[in-house]
Amino acid sequence: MTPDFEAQLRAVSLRVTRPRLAVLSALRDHPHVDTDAVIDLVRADHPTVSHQAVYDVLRALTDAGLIRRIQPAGATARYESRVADNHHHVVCRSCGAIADVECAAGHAPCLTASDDHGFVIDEAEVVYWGVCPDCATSTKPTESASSEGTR
Amino acid sequence: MTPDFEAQLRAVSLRVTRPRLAVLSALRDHPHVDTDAVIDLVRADHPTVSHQAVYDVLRALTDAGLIRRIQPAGATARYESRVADNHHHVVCRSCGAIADVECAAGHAPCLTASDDHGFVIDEAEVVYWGVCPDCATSTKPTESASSEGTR
DNA sequence: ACGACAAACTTGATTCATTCCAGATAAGGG
DNA sequence: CCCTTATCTGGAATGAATCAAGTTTGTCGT
Repeated sequence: MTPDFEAQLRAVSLRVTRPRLAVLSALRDHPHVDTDAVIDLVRADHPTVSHQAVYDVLRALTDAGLIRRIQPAGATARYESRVADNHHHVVCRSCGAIADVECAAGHAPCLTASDDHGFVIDEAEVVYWGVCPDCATSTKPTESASSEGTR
Repeated sequence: MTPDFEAQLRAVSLRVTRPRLAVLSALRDHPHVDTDAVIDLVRADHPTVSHQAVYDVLRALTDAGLIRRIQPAGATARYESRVADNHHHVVCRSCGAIADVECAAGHAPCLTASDDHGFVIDEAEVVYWGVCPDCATSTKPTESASSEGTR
């Protein structure tokens, strides 16, 4: 599948520019990257792109709904291009790694608050906190010599 | 209920100091405040307390489990003293106001991921996004004809 | 009660993600 | 092809949070 980034941009009335195509391409190949990583990825192909351009592009694409911004507590902002469904994320407490988790309900908000305090709720964001497989094995190698793979 | 802050601190092997008692007191009276607000509240009683002391105290109390740190995407860190239950929050997209929402299940994690990718999950954090009653009325001209600016 | 030691605090500088600004460039409708 | 203006470049500024060095103070042992 080769996404037509140009068509995506035109569909939301955004001009088709090299930085924007590069950002979309970077996010397609690298889900859950932070702004700094996006800058590096973009500059691999277009070394002259400024950091401000990447910040502007990420904001424009987020506002347009082409990408999604995720920001786990205590971490810098990350972006992903999966926006069609409203899925959730697992975040590793140790290394910050992020993985996708399917949402039970296919539509937002997937949960209903018991008492909404009069708020008009349009989205329920779920973040699962835990330890990723890599960190689990590397931090506890002493006692779990036998049971390495619990997966 | 009058919490015995001194006993709480001793219970987790933390020294009883004025800045810590002041922070606990401030959080009891003002839920969901950010660090800056805590500094102001503490200095109302103890003007000489440094901002660094407040940062240190907030971290120490958070690590000890006496308070909880919450950080909605795009906002600064906020703290609350309600830690016994694992409840969730509604956040206003417009003004950032936060309200508590009871959790259906009384224990963490209250949700189970459909596919945990091998992660060892210990908590499911839920953030409901929406618009608070105040912002809803001020942006919709249906009912806010004249004076409203109460916040 | 007293002294010692380490935890905790004060002061001040520093980091780092993000935003602001002014001027240059280029996308795309006419 | 030209004009308008959205977008990009380069550089400075903001602000939450952290780091570092030195001083104070809570708590324990005698």
